[in-house]
Amino acid sequence: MKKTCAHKHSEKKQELASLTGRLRRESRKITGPRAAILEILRHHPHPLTNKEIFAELPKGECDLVTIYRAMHMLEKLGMVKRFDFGDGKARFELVGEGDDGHHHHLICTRCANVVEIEECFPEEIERRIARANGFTGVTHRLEFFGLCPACQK
Amino acid sequence: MKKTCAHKHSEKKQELASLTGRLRRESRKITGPRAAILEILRHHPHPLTNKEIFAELPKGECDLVTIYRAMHMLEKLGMVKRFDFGDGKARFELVGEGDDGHHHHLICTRCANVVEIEECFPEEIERRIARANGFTGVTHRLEFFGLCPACQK
DNA sequence: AATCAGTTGCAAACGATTTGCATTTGAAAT
DNA sequence: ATTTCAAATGCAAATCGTTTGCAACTGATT
Repeated sequence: MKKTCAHKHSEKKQELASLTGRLRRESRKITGPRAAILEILRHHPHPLTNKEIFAELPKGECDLVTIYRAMHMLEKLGMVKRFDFGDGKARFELVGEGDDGHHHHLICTRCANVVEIEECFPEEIERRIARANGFTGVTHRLEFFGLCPACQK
Repeated sequence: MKKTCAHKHSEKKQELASLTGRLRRESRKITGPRAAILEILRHHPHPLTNKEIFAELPKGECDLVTIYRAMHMLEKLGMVKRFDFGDGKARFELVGEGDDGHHHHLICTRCANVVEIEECFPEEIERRIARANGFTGVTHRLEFFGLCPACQK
């Protein structure tokens, strides 16, 4: 869990004040549940499912439904990014201001261990694909799967 | 085994006999529902959801549940490949013998139009990612999204 | 034609997510 | 500090895709 990298994912711990400020600017209320949720996201380096967030919350702090609604709102405001690891559960990660949060993961298919990946699909190939098919505004969803070191024995 | 056409996705219409042969070899029964399902997949160039297959089937030909079970079985036999467009529904495409079916799609976010893509994530980058993190057996899930020509106006 | 594992239909169960609605609550206005 | 009201929450119930239990059925081999 120790990360000593100087990459863009290392400065993920945004100030809580910055987060609530973003909410306020959009005339969203800073409620107990929301503060608690942001606090949890702030301290997690990898995408979390709604249930995982719920589990981290002090019991009774808020309803699961409230988390679903909060994540929708945060996603619409661009404060969290939704990821799909293909297991039927949405996962969310906090996104820095100005950042669009676009990046990928390497997931262990045995233990679900997650690694954030710097690499991305080559832009010029994506452009070629878009042009070749007449599409505009093309992006991609990309995740890697494999066996992590600990699960290989 | 070699194809006359250079476009790999164009020779998707496998002989029904070849398909039933694969089933027989695995001591699976060729039933009415299965033949009908294969027949539908055979004539579709893009991944279909279970419901879409169900809808194409003559009414009462078979139960939705039977399709779910058939797709599981076909997937285990490697006869179909499962795709995930991120909308919470599994999609399946027939896979040619010997092929692993690995490829990607470009999907219109407005009309859901689908285009099969030849390009793939560069192998050497994937290898680098695997090595850098000590993972083995690394693959990826990759889909592109954008606005198709017809939806841009 | 008999046999039996593999299949199917139907109902019910499930897990993730969404929605309706009455109640509560931030935070702006007074 | 009190009022005020749109925004937010909790709880129950609904949806949606998918899975499972089980009794009845059927294709393929004997």
